[in-house]
Amino acid sequence: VNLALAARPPFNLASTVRSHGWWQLQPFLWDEASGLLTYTGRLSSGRVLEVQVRDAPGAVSVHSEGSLEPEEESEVAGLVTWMLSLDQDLAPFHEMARQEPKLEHVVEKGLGRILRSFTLFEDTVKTILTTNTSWAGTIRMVEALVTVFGTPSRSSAQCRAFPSATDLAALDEESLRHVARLGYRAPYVLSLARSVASGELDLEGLKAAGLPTGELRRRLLAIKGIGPYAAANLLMLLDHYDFIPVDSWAFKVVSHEWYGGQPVGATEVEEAFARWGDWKGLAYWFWNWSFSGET
DNA sequence: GGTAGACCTGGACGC
DNA sequence: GCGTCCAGGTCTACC
Repeated sequence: VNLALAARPPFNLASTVRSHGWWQLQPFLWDEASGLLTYTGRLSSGRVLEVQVRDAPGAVSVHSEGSLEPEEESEVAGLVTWMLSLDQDLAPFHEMARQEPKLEHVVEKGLGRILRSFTLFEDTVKTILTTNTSWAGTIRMVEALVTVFGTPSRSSAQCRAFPSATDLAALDEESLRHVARLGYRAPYVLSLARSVASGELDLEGLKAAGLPTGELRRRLLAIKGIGPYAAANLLMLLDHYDFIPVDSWAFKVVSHEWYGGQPVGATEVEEAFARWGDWKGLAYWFWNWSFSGET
């Protein structure tokens, strides 16, 4: 099946995909040279399919092998729209960014969208797997989850969807700890999967709940393994930008940008972007740092 | 309300 | 090879 989905301009697939590290995590596959994004995801029917997305004028084109029922087709459209924030209005952010030399490239390249998975469950697990580890560690853990416990698509056995909450809920802690090598994060992921699978926690419902940031943050922080950094990261994925995902890298760059390399804390990071108000997170995320973060 | 120490893994380093 | 140390957020227990 082939679909054309309208994207609110300015939209650029490469900019959206490369907005953060998610494109390096399975089941995303990004081919920079050809500008092709491949993602393997699951529909509500349980059917797993591989979607291929390319830039098209004012839109993206979506291709998937085989035919789809009309309701499946509209589900795919909705999920890809969510994944790429196709309908997001970036005008207010770009308006502010235009006044700031350190954000000039944001307007030029049409930045501001942040790549997300089909489900908030997948993004929440991935976020837990970014905490207290190296990026290589995150890639390894996600790869293990998808390869060992993911569901293969019908068209290609190599393409697997990220395991669903139900898939993970059925596992034991030992498998997650020692097979997927999640270490001490295993019980966090397991308890999250179980509360989502049982219906006790309606994670997907948060996408469109229209809750104020404070309430959303309170609910995210209630999840074991989600602290201030992870909650802010997920809030960004939910289009709430009034918290900064402060990690050790944030301390480094803010320290070099404004404090001459002197150690800084979370307060200084928040203060540095306070003037951006509701767009704080995006201003931080896309800031053109003079310090690369390398030592 | 703030904080020390534990948690787990892989990579860097010294022997 | 092999052992030791370290980086990376969050939780729990304790002030």
